Amino acid sequence: MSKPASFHVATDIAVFTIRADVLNVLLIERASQPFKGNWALPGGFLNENEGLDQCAARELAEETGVRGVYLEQLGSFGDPGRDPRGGVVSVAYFALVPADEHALLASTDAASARWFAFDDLPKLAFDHDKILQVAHARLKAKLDYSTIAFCLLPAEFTLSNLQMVYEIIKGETPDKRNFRKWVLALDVLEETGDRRVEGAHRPAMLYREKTPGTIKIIR
Amino acid sequence: MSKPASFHVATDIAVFTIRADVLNVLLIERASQPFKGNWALPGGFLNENEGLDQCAARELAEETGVRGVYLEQLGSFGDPGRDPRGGVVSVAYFALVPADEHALLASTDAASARWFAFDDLPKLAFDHDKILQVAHARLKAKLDYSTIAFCLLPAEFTLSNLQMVYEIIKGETPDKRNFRKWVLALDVLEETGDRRVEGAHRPAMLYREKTPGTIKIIR
DNA sequence: AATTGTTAGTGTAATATATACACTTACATG
DNA sequence: CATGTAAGTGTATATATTACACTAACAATT
Repeated sequence: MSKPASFHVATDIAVFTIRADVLNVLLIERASQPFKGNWALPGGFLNENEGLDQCAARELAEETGVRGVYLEQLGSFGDPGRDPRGGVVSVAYFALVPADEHALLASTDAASARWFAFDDLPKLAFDHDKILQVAHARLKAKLDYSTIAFCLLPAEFTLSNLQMVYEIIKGETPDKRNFRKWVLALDVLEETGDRRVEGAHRPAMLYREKTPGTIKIIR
Repeated sequence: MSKPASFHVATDIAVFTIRADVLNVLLIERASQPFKGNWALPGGFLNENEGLDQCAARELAEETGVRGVYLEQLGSFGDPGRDPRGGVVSVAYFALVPADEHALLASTDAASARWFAFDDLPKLAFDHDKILQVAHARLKAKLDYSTIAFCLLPAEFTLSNLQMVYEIIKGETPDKRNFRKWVLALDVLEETGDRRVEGAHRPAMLYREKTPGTIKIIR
């Protein structure tokens, strides 16, 4: 057994939010080679004495100003040639930003960060398009077997807001009454008591999670 | 941005099979430091110009002689301190060996490989106990939403064999008639036409997968 | 040849879950 | 006060899941 090869380990984060009723992904414009000037997932190299989750959270904050959001490991990508420099293994994450927090803070590095509609992405650096497809599939699947959708909404929201999240991500329109029955039967929401007047129509009741930030696995 | 840190990347594989109606895990005795003499998951370092899946398959074959089995990426583990040498990120895999193929081939390195009952494991090197718990949870969950159980059985098997796999891994005893109804409704099995005489009782019909090796996601 | 022990194999009724479907309510606007 | 818009609500049907007990086919024993 000869000496093991050395690698750089990166984390790359597929960051989703919902803006103007469209699924959006946060990308940054690369400032240096390789793929200089191309759009890419936010991310960066793992430091000595740093955990993977920690690295993902740090890079996300540094590059985009986004912090305190839902973050989950997606999988690792290590095909030789995925980075033209070679020797880079990427641990991919996916993150969900609430719809009321997608304003991009002007963190030092964040100048080059921008939201893109998931359906209208530019050409991406590295294998980031592949990572995004995997992330999207995971997000779609998790809507059905977890309460992850709340991570895309403000602390208080209407059931119509929630249904919209499902419609946007899954691309299908559930029956309104059945959807509401299903959600309320999960027993994770409570009425705030307030109502939101949003236009020339009946105001909607506001709900919040009974235990905010708790992801429940369903079924 | 300073120069990124360098790491060694390892793959570690949680290999499951069923032996004598008990869930077993394949471990190797470490021949060198750190954790020399301890039991550990098979695995090893990623080579230059090698993909992660490729590395896992290669290490598994080299260290245990096991090849051609179901292999799936589980997740990555990179806590600082998980390896006392530091600077090692592990990409964990899980593998399933059919019950008729668990004889350990005498590959050069495989001398130190042994099956252990999952319920009676020795103390493990690194964070391999943690990896095994994650792998076990994934296996258990996947029984319910995929046809992965067939990967633990020979090409031809009885419905009782199959039910036993579920009982062993999930630790619960489904009703025989309901289980058979459920399995057959998946429409992935066909009768071989043969029957297996196994003792002083009625012989059992043999089944095989309609499309062997195809994992179907259920639901 | 008959008896015993053992696992394979089978159906139906009850309950729970999921689906389909249409009208009334409460507001803002003109 | 008439109009337009999205919020909010219930019931009937279909589908899926669960509970449950006996007969069939063999080997081994007498």
